[in-house]
Amino acid sequence: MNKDNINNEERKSLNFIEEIIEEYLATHPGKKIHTRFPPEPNGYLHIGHAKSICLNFGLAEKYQGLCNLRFDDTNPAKEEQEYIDSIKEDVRWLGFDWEDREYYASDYFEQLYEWALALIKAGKAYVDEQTAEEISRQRGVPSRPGIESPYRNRPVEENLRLFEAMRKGEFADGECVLRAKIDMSSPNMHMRDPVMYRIMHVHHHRTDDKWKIYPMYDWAHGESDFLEGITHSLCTLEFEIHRPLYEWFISQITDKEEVPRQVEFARLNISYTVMSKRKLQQLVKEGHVQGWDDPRMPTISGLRRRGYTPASIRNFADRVGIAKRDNIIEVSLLEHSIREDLNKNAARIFGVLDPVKLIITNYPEGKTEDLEIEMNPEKPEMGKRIVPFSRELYIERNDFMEDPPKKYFRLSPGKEVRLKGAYFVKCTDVEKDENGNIRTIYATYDPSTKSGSGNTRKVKGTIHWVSVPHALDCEVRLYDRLFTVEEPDNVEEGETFLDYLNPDSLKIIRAKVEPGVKTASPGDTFQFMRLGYFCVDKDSTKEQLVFNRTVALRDSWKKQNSKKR
RNA sequence: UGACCCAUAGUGUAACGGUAGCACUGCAGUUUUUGGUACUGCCUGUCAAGGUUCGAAUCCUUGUGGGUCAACCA
Repeated sequence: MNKDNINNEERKSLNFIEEIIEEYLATHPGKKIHTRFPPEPNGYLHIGHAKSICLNFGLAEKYQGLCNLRFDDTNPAKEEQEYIDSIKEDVRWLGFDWEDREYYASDYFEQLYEWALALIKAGKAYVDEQTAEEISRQRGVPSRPGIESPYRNRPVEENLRLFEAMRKGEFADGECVLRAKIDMSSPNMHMRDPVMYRIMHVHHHRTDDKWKIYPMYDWAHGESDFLEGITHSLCTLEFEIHRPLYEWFISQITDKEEVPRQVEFARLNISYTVMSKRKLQQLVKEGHVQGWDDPRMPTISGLRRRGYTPASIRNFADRVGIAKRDNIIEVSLLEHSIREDLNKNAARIFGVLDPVKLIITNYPEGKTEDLEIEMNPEKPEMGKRIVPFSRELYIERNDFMEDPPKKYFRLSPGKEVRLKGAYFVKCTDVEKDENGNIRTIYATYDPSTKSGSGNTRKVKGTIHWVSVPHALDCEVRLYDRLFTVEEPDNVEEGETFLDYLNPDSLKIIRAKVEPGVKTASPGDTFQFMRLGYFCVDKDSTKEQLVFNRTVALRDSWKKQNSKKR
């Protein structure tokens, strides 16, 4: 009871859209809110869409309303079934369900046509036979009024006849358009007789070749919302200036008081990446990345392949907030969200990315011990795993220094460290190759320090390891940010975002992992202890596992050192 | 140089005329069989100038800065 009250207090902090909704609910007793997520199926969804998906579906969930999935498929020249499939997969993967409410703007083409006819009959729309360039020129500029089309006042009958001919395919692409008759001197460019229909002799993925004319987004979108009974039509800031046009269209087709209310919020931007569909498409088409699901892409499929979880993305979407101010979120917030989830849930394993051999001279040759090591200290109920230990181990090359600085807690000549889950070892000798590179480290172990044996001796450092005869070879793909600058969208004159691609965004290495992971399958996530979070990539084969690094662990040692330099 | 929108720590986001808070980042420390996690502490903020008011981040005016709009794209 008391706790609930506290929660209610805390929940008081609403974003501005929630405030609008709560006010709506308060003034419309018995009503439920109804939102929608309306992607155009012309590309893959990215994390910016995830923000919108979480907003729309999340609001519906929170206020016991409904959220539709609607494809804005009004431009068959750009849209494909492949994109529809990927969008559905991504929304589902994020954890949202549109049940049977999967709609398409193309479902409404007939109704839209009827309404267009009514507009023509009311003298509110006309067929314009000018070229796109002429129309564009007449539209004027924002600070100067446009001029009216010579076809603007042709008789209703003629408009009706021509529009019908358009539908029948009696015109070639671009020969004429249907325009709304509004106000060529409006300071809002969208009100200067906007185009409602254009002619396109193009096959549509759902309506086949039935239509030769296709409605413009501005004409189809608000009407689709209206038809679906959407109460709150949430969109990004750039559509704010379209709102008067949507309202005008709606006022032409209905007297109903209850119409969708459009509310605009700022789109998501993230530092060191790009978010526009056009640029993402360019990255894919020009081969700068290996596909829409390349783990460096901010697409949902890319993040999924990178090892991000639905929960981490939902938490991230929560944390970035909803407001009207342009923003650039630091990638570190995204990284925090996935580390938070995986720290709690990912199994720990040993993986050595840059192996160097450690030989324990006083450990019997040929002996193997199966050590039990916890899966996840944050989650003891995950139990333990068996890790084989033997005389020869791989350890991380940078876990040894011949001549260490004072605060170095790892292995160095004469120093002792704990091998995680095993024994203390003390370095006794080093063997180098002809170039002075360390080839083998020699050490002795202290049998009385076996993990869990109750030994009270302390040592400052603990390192991970993999037994040489048991080690599994694997490929590891180390990903870094795709761009070298915070705002690739905002570059100097004459440059493009491509000039700032990070040449080191992907490094492929070979590594050694503990044998227990042999049976892991694509999508499984692990913490390589002390290194970072990794997931099994779909490129893995029976012969070889491939791991993607999702994100490295925070590393205050590395940070401290890079600062000194 | 038109219309519309926006302005709070480094980055985001709260405070609804009454003590500027939270998260991330950064820094310092405690704990630690992960230099991780957890925990503690610290740094840094109301774009400017006027006005209204006992009292302004909040309301008004002006300015400044940023964004959006001139596809037969969405």
